Amino acid sequence: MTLDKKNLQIAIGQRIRQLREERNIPQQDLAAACDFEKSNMARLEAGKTNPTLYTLKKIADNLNLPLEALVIDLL
Amino acid sequence: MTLDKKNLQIAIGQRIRQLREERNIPQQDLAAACDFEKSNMARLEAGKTNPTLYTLKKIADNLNLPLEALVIDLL
DNA sequence: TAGTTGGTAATCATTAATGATAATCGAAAA
DNA sequence: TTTTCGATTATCATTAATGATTACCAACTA
Repeated sequence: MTLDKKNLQIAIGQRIRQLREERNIPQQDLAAACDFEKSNMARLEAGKTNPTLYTLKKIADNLNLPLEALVIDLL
Repeated sequence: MTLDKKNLQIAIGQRIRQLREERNIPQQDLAAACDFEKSNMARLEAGKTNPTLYTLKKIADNLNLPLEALVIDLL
């Protein structure tokens, strides 16, 4: 269902934001490390997109986390 | 680039195929359960696409696995 | 005041994921 | 032989993720 998809997007966005803020990394710094624009990072954290595996992998790598840490207990 | 997108795609495709075959589920059955075509499941398992989080979530759900099981120790 | 920092939002172009259909193949029956 | 099953590949259309730019905001702060 569309609602499930949206909730999933919101959940992953919040998870990424939480992990980023725990490390005191600005959006723009993480974005730059992942090689995308800060505006796109904001969009992702706001749950407005359904990120691809590769996007998630880049974020995990730059947060020094295994990929599964991004999705454990996510919804 | 630190990681290779194509290798990531191949790895997730192989992982999904492995988990599906362990359960003796045909591609077309899993595809139907996830609500996409068998041809698209073949494409995904062949590592020809970079699946979205939502696509992975549907597959995990229909394999009766937590999402993280799809990505643990993946590359 | 002006300038910086961290973040948000709108928009547009490009790329790629996905939806969908059809053709094909090998193997195993029947 | 023909049929069925599981899978693969190709193709095309549609949708959405991503790339990129711009403008804006609030809170500092020199």
